Amino acid sequence: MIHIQVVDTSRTSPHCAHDKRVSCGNCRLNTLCLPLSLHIDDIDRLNEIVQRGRPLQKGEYLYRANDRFTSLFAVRSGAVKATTLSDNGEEQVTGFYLPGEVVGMEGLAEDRYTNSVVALETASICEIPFHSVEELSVKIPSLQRHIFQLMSREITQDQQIITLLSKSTAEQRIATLLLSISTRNSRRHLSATSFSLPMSRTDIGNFLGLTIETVSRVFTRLQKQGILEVNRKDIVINDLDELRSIATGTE
Amino acid sequence: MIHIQVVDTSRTSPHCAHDKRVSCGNCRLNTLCLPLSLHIDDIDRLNEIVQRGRPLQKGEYLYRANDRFTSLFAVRSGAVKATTLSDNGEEQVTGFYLPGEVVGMEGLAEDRYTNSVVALETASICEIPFHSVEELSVKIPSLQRHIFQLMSREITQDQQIITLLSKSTAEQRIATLLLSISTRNSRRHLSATSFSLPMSRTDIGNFLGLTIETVSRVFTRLQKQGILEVNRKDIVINDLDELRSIATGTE
DNA sequence: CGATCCATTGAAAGATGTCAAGCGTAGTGG
DNA sequence: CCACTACGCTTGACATCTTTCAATGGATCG
Repeated sequence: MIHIQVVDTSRTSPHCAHDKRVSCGNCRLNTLCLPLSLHIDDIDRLNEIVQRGRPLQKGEYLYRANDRFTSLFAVRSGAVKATTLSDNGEEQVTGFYLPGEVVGMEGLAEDRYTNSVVALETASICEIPFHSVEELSVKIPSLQRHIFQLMSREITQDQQIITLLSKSTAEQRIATLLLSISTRNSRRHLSATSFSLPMSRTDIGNFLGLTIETVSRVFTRLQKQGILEVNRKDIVINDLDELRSIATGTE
Repeated sequence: MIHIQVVDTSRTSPHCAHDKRVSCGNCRLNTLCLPLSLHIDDIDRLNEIVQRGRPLQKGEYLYRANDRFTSLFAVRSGAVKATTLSDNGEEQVTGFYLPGEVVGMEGLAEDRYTNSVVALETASICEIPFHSVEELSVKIPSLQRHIFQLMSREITQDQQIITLLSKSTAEQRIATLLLSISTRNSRRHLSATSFSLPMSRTDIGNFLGLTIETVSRVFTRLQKQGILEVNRKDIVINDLDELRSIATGTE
């Protein structure tokens, strides 16, 4: 949906995607944040409402549960995880967010965030104040629709996770997560078969409703079958098709 | 968020909540559909865009997965369930919707519904075409915010379900579901401790990621502990506090 | 080099699933 | 009106998967 850039006026060369001065208009990720195309002037207007992005170090919080809701955040580089507290006070990872993806939408309902979002590695973030989105949405109907769609997509994704947790074995869950990361990488024109996991085994287990021991054992098993190569956080998928059939349970 | 009434001009007495001619303005459920209050004229405008509601019989579909997205639907009476297909083709119940609650928001993302929604018992539904919502949202900023909040609420609820499925035992899941229904009933000024479940054991198990045998055993166990009385679909909660501590795992 | 954190591995226990049988209620047809 | 059937629900015995507990290995950092 909205992709907001960190704008640093102290630098030059505005057309390099890595440059902090890059605008939403020439950001490499804008097809992800803005799945439907806006007019050039609308993108410029978006640019204007973007607040200064702040690079987060690993472990730093973007926001915490119960903080007042102010903004949506687009991940520009790095990765973050969202967590919420369960009834008994345990932490539950509700999602991992990679470059081009947007967090914070859960905060609207009660005007406070229900999740905490923390950097899994150094991450630069584009922040867009929601009141600006609301104002701009009234002027740009297609932007309003983008926001609706962005939230709707979050709903469908959460429902897919519900299905995953409700129906699947440990192997299916992990295969599905790996495929999800693989797909999201290839959308960003990165390798679909070779990548580094930004999250720990603990995070994976927490997210997938498994213990870290089970996560570890599944990785080992998939490696012994020759489907994966696992070296700490580095993953190489040797047999994408086989991983898919494990994920769907079609064996 | 939006509560839309079935309008039947052939009848009279517009102020009775059971009457089909009742308007959004005097519907008993409007504090649920419209969590924030709109101005009187805005509510009238809402009324105008509402399309004729259709009463569904048990087993009838409101819409099916892959149908083109057109509308949001508010449940006025009865109950429906939403289901989606998992990767391997199995059905997954993603939610139960009671009077005052809204379904269909997941359809926006891809302009097609990803869920199917079917009546669990005779249900009357208020339908609001989404293009009308979009147009009206531009004129009524608070309506735009209502829709955003409604979708955000669906996100937080789905994330709570994720937490439930990821972390909880069979007893916790069922206790939580019962408490959820209890709470939603009391919001509608119905009994929080004595009600009839609209869904089958199969649906409960499917939703909670359990087999029907496990669901049945948990009901039996809770009954033997004196916390519940279970008679097919009829539930009486004898010890709400104890049920709460089971749900949270605080025992 | 030692301490610490994260990950892996093994053995045993526990929870839920599977398979199978039986029960009750509701609906159907004689 | 009764018997029969079908369906949903319950219950038991056993199998399976994941967790729990415990120990070890390896990498990173001071």
